[in-house]
Amino acid sequence: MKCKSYNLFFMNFANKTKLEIITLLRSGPLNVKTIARKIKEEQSAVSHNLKKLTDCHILDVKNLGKERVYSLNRDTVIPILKLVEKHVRKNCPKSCIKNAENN
Amino acid sequence: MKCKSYNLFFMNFANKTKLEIITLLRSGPLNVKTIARKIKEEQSAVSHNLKKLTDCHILDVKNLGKERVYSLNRDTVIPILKLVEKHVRKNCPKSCIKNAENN
DNA sequence: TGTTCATATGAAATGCAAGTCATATAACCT
DNA sequence: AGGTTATATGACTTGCATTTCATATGAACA
Repeated sequence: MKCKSYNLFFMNFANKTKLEIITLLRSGPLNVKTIARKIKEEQSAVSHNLKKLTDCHILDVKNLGKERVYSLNRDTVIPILKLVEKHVRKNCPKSCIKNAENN
Repeated sequence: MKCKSYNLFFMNFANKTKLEIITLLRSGPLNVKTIARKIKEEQSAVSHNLKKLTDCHILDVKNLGKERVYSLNRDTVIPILKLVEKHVRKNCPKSCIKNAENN
């Protein structure tokens, strides 16, 4: 069962680890190990998160030998992030924007 | 401190109650009591949720006598919801769309 | 086939957001 | 001022997502 509900979809953006993964993949596809190293999280934690992200089609996967390469569903994700960035710029004081970017 | 981070923003969409409030206010502003009645939640629970929604400027408030009337920040919210609806339509099997709509 | 590397999975522990309950505040009216 | 209605707030509890840890799967290659 995939994309059970909208709140399940948004849950993938409402969490530090997942959001870091999304942000990271914004600049290109990566395998699991690299993602884990870059965001400093355990491999298994990353895998669990990646599962949920792919379940909702926020990420795509491709097998490459023994690696699995994850990539962003840019069609959906980029526009959403841009909307939120715009929202924050418009509605939130400078200090908050800074905080957001440091996550 | 408002909009501390992006995941805080998305948290407002990643929860049944908040999402119901957002959906409800899509068709116009309402006071707290009415919201609580319509979504069948306790008034205090609704108030707690409304606070977070306004903190992130997803909702606006106006005082009207002893009532407080909450309204949607349509500029941000409507486009985001439309993007997600499109995403679900495109990526998720029919059964899932149904599930999503029943939440 | 056995070994290594890469990743996934399941169950149990942890953490934290959300809900609950009681109470406070605040506006309006008599 | 006192009463009533509307909403907010704080502390406590609960529910559930997330992490952790141990282990399984699976691909490549000798």
